[in-house]
Amino acid sequence: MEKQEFDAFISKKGLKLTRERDEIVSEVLCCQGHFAPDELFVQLRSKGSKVSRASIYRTIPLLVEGGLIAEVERTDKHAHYEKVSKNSHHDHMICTVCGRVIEFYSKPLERLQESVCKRENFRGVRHCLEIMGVCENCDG
Amino acid sequence: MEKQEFDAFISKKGLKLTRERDEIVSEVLCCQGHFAPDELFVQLRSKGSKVSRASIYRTIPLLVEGGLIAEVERTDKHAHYEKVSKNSHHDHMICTVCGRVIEFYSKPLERLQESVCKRENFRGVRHCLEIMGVCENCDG
DNA sequence: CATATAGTTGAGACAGAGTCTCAGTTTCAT
DNA sequence: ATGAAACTGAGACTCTGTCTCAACTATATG
Repeated sequence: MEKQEFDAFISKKGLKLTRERDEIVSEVLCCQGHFAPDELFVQLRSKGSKVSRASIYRTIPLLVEGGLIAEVERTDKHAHYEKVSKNSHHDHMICTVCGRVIEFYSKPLERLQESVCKRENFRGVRHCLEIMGVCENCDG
Repeated sequence: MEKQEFDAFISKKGLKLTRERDEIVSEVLCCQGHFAPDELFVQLRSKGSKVSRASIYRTIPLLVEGGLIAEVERTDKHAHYEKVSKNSHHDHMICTVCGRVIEFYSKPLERLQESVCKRENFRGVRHCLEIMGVCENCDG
């Protein structure tokens, strides 16, 4: 079903329907849950596809643009550090224009998160909240 | 001040106080804000230090363990994706035991974030909240 | 149907972040 | 002073992702 929509999207953009794109879209549509590009690559290869990693990486932005998948921002690797100070825990607002990092802390926000965890019977240990946007200096 | 504490920590662990660790600690203590390991490397080198990237990476966990710095989880690269569904925006709880990803959405939480942004004159565009912990299946 | 052409492909080089090994060096307890 | 244990830098390696390039293919047109 959704596959037709993607094909239409591809055609409308003046792009071509290739076997590789076909295989990638089918795989994405049939599998559940989150996935990383390389997992998709390994899965397709294990099913006999000859698709290349380059094509996976080239197709993913099309899938996002076409609305079939969304990027999930995950806090993986690429570590950053900061000096430990008195006010230990805080979250961040990050200005996408100038890169400024604003640290903030909100007790109500923390409490609300705890109650959401309780609702899901999840024992939260730590969290990471990042709000991306534009800071007052850059928001002319 | 804090440097002495780190030296004591190192000694107590039966590790050795080397020039390299010294240079790294001093640099971390004197510079402000967030930093990535490689930035630290470049900074030290630019000051004439002969320290290697390997030593930076080896020392950082000690600084974290010693409580001088903390890891700031940043949503950088290493993309993950998910199929788009009806209920578009949601945040995640991630079980650190089994890896399960629980999607959740809380209107009050979203609203509270908006008001925090307003307080900082920050125009939030999108955010990413991840709560790490243990899910009910794994929390025996 | 032939064909031109613009888009697409895989291989592999490259880049950045991080890990690991190893031989040589340094710290520090004795 | 000395020797064992810890530490070091260089560089190989891995993993994720990007880019180039020559060969290939989908598709619109004649």
